[in-house]
Parts: sequence; C-alpha cells; structure tokens
Amino acid sequence: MLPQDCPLPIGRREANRATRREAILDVAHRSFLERGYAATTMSAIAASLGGSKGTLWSYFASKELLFAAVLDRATTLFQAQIAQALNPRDGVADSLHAFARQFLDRITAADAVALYRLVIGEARRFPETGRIFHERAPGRTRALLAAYLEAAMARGQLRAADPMAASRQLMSLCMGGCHQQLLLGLIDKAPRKAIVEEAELAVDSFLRAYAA
Amino acid sequence: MLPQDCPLPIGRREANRATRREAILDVAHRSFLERGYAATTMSAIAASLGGSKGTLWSYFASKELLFAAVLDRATTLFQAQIAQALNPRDGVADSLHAFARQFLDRITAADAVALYRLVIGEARRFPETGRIFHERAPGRTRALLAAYLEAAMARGQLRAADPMAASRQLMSLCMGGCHQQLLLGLIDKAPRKAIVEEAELAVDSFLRAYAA
DNA sequence: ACAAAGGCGTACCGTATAGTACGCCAATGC
DNA sequence: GCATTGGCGTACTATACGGTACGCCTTTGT
Repeated sequence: MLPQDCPLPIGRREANRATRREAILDVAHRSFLERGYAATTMSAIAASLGGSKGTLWSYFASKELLFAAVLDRATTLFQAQIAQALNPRDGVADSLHAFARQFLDRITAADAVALYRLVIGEARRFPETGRIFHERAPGRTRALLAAYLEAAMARGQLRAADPMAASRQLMSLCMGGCHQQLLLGLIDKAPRKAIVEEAELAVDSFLRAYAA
Repeated sequence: MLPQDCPLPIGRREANRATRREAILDVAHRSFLERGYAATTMSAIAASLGGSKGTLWSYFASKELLFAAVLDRATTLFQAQIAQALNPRDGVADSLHAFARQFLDRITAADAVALYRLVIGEARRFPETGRIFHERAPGRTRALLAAYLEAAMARGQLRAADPMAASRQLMSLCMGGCHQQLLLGLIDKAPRKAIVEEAELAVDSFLRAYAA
C-alpha cells in the first residue's frame, strides 16, 4: 500500500538485520580497539548489546569471524579518512604541508593508534589482517601521494626520482615522532603544537631532499 | 679447600638458582616473542622446562612478573645490539651509511620484530613496558646518533639544525620499508638486497636534506 | 488474523588456564 | 653424615571463556 515502506527490495526484516549487524560491529569495534583481541569476550559483547548470546552467534559464527568483520570495516573507515588527505594546491610546498598536516592528524587520532596497535599485535595470529590493512590504509595513501609526486617531478617541481620510494620516505618522516610515542603509550594524545611542528619539519626535510 | 669452588661469595645453591632463572627466562622469552602474551601459558613454560609448576612459581610469582622480567632482559639485549651501530669513520657519509646498514640489520631481525610487536601490542596492558623499551632501545640509539650529528654540524659537515630531530628523521627514514612490512607480516624475512638499498636511499635523502 | 521467523534469557558443556597444595626425593651446606 | 632446602610430580581449585541448546515471546510477512 505504501511504496515508501519498501523503496528497495528490502523488507523490514532485512533492514532490521542490517541495523542490528551494524550495532554489533559498533560494540565489537570499540571493545577490540580498547581492549585488544584476547581481552575482548563474546559474552561481554552480547551483554553490552542487551541481546543474548544466541543472537550474536546468529550474526557471527565465531569470535574470529567477528574480528575479521570489525577489521574489515575499520580499515575501510580508515581508508576513507586518509585517502582524501592529499588536496593538491597551487604550490608543491603548500600541497605537501597540507598533506602532512592532515595525514598526521588522522594517524595520531586515538582510534587510528588503537587500530594500528591491534593489527600489529595480532599480525601473527591473523596474517590476512596485516595484508588487508596495508593495502587499504598506508598502501593506498602511498599510491596517491606517489601519483602526485610523480606529476610534480614531471613538471620539474621536484627532482626526478622513484615516486613510490619518495612517497614512503615522506610518510616515514611524518611517523617518527608523535605517532611512535602514541604507539608505545608514552603519551595519550598528541599535542596540536607537536603535530604542526612535526609536519612542518618533515616536509621541510623532504623538500630539501627532493628539490629540483 | 678449593678456592675456585667459591671465588665470589656465592654458594652453589645461589649459582644454580641464577642458572635456573636464566633458563626460565630463555624459555619464556621464546614463547612470549613467538606466541604473544595471551597465547603463552605458564603451564606450557613449566612443561617445556621439564620442571614443575611449583618451581616456576617459586621464581616468578605471576605471569605478569615473568613477562616484566622477560621484557626487561629482552630490551637490555636489544639495547646492547643496537647501541654499537654507530662507528664513526672518516667521512660523514660513510659513517651514516654504515650506521643505517647496521641499524636496519638489527631492527629487521626476527626477534627484534617480534619484540617490537609485543611491546606495541601490549602497550595498553603494560604501560611501563613501552616506556622502558623506548628509553632503552630507540631513545638510546637516537641520543647516540644525535651526539654524532651534533658534532658533525659543529664541524660544518652538516648544516646546523636540531640534532635530536635530525636523528629521529634518519631513523624514521630507515624504518619505513622492510621494517614496516615485517611488522604487518607482509614478509617473513627482509631480503638483504632490500636492506642495503633502503639504507642507501635513506642516507642519501638525509644527506641531501642536511647538506652543509 | 495467523503462522513463521527470529530475538531473548538462561542454563549448560567442554575446555583451558592461572595459581595452589602436598608428599616424595635428591642435591646442598655444615 | 645429617638436617634442610628446594625441585619434582601430580592432583587439585576456581574461574573464565567460546560455543550450544531450548523454551518463551515479540515482531514480521501475508
């Protein structure tokens, strides 16, 4: 009777199921990132959902599958945040400064650090995870940045060099300070001032190294 | 009767105890680095030792204390390996190339990667560990390198800049390739060729950025 | 309105783990 | 030599977790 009840061939049942699935992933996401894999319990997730364990298992047949689904979604979100960090501007210096600033902002956010920790910490138990994470997050960013650098090199704004290697170097330069300290738990939050200075320093060195 | 039986005021009892303690730490070290914290069980360690659980607990009153002792020893060993990577030679370029090569060799070794993974993965559960690791391994190396760079800057061989920041940048440049791939489990062992090339590339960029 | 699907609550199973208790025996110190 | 220390072996406790089973009830599609 009401066409807007079912604008797409999805019934309320399927819609509810999708919503529920997202809710589970939200809770599991938080728990895995906050506590790590081992310390996250299925019972706690079910309890936190308000539902029963049977329901949880009807969505995800095992803890490993739930973990995989969480990481799949998390890396997708991460990718979406990171990929748009490179907004070409007029000059190479301005573009790279903006990139470094945004890149550092993203990777020093609390959940990015927690995700990174989780992926590295469980890389032996879940080898696929490391691969997926890499190809979605740092790999994609590196490829985007490399494409930009290659164009800049072609225009003579930077000296000719391997754009992928250059891209990796710039990203490495960005990750040596706050990010490292966050990973090791030396600090809880990166001070804005430190991020700005660090991005500046990284790009300055990079531009000296790759001046035309 | 025999003075060499007790050259120091340690009886055979204490000596045996120290030996046993080392043996426990050896086994625990391997297990923690190979399997991670959660997947390492005290029972397995006791069984692998050939001894009984009572003995194990008489040395380390809990799994957490054993873990702390293992990491304490492991970071000390790591420090010993890393700290001597900087052997000043005639020219700055030669010195830094030698440093980068040795540094990369050390940090891409299997146990170094496993240790790094472990420290990062458990940084939330054991916050002290991250601090200790940092001050012993990367912090110490960075300080040594910074001292060398500062001297080179004073001699006019490099442009004047913050030596600590420069030190961190060189180390970051070394850690962006193989080390990253090892951490994420993309590769199991760093090819020698890649290490050499990467060290070369890192130092080249560094020297361009900090040329006098 | 009615039947089916699916969530809920709870109790349960098997297993694994940190940590304890205790009796026995060999190594150790005097 | 002899008493004691300490490791050995084993059995045990308590607990926690992943995963299952099942009966009840609300929501859903027709």
